[in-house]
Amino acid sequence: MNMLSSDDRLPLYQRLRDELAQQIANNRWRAGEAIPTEAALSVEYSLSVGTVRKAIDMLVSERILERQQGRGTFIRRPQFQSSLFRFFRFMTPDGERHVPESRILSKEPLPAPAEVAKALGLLPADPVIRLLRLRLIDSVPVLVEEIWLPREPFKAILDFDLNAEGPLLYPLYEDLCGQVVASADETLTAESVSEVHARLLRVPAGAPVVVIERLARNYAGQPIEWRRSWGHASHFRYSVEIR
Amino acid sequence: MNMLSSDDRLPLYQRLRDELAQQIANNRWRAGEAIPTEAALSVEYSLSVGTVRKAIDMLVSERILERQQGRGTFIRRPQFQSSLFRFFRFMTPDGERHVPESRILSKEPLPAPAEVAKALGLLPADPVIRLLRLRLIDSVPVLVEEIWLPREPFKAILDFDLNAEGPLLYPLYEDLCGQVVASADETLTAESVSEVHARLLRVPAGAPVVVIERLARNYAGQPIEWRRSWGHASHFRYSVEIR
DNA sequence: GAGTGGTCTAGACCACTCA
DNA sequence: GAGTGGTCTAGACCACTCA
Repeated sequence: MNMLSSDDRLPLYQRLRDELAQQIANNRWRAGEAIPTEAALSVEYSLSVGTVRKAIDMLVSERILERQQGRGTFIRRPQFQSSLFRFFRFMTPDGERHVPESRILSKEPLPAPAEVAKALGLLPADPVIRLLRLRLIDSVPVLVEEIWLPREPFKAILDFDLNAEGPLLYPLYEDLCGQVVASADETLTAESVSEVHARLLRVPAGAPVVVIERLARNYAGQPIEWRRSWGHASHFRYSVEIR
Repeated sequence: MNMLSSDDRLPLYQRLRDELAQQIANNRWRAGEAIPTEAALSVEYSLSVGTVRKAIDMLVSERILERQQGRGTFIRRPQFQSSLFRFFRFMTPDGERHVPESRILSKEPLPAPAEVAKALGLLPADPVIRLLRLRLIDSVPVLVEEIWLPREPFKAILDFDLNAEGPLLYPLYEDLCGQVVASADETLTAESVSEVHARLLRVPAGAPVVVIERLARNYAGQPIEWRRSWGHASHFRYSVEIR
């Protein structure tokens, strides 16, 4: 039997949700692992199963947990690749979707510019790492990415040949640096392409490009990566439903 | 006491949700009105209150209903104005948000072009109405809108001076034509401004503009308006959270 | 104070998974 | 067949609204 610590004016299901979220952030379970069964949690916290279910329902709708009937309730492994596809439609002539190839153009340790420091919650000139990266489909450039990482937790990246790996960085962050991306905020804008990006993307000067700023966070909500991506507007399509 | 009609292999809360959604689409209650209490529904359909609550929970999370503790559960009145602000930040110098003014530039009965017919679920050349509209803030144009309506349900609009009214069309659709917009799908893209729009928006030739296509539907899910809006990219900013 | 939705319990039975 | 989440019930009590 266990106690719920948080504010006792809150409903029990809310307090249990907060307690579980805290334990998830503290890595009590790893991504893909099952949390205890509803029955076990109801004994552990002396709550009815209905109340436990309601707490879990909240975490499921927040996409932190995932239920599988007959098997258990699991820590959700975020699927960031699909999010990229929400914004950019990278289609090959045969109409299939591919993860774009990745080519790291540069990798440097730098002092954080003011804007980067602010996004990552650092002080200006704190040590960071900057990656410049090109994404291609069938060797045609579709996206330029500028990626900023706090240097200390990610220093293993400096001694590693990123181009030897697959196109996805987040699995690498996890394997190489123990940093797990759990959520992200993205902001979309559009602008005219800059000279540098026009050359890299092979688009005419002044062409419209879409800009995506992404701040990625770990389970504790701390920023661990800030990236800005530019892609030609013709590759871009985003849909929402409004109620 | 009442019977649930739909597929009896579905859970009861799901069938009640479908039954209530159907009645809402059929205008059993008007926007802003209360549906029967949970206790009344549980008697009417011979279900426990818990099951009724779960059906209502679904409709609340779909933003069709709205709960107010101590008062009742109400048909939600959609707030489309706020959705426009999600995409475009129209800020006056004092930093406040305003509903942009509206100037109807033209209003014509036309046969539906193929693309419009397809979006509205009509046949090509079926009768429609086309509005061209400019949105302004402090008399500065910020958005051009092309609006297509099926002619029959909206014919009252043809004899009405739209510029005599406020900047919002949806309340007008309701008052004048009995057409209620309940939801919408929006698609965002970006492109270089066309010659016509450059003049209307007073932006340089080739400037990047964001394009929003919106298909608006009534409670039964039938398309009742298709519109396309163009705005200068510098007014555009859209944020999402990814889990 | 009557009526509403909100929280919480205890427990029955069902559907699915996996050895 | 043991163990998991999924559905459903009946009912107690609380918090809020409104005349």
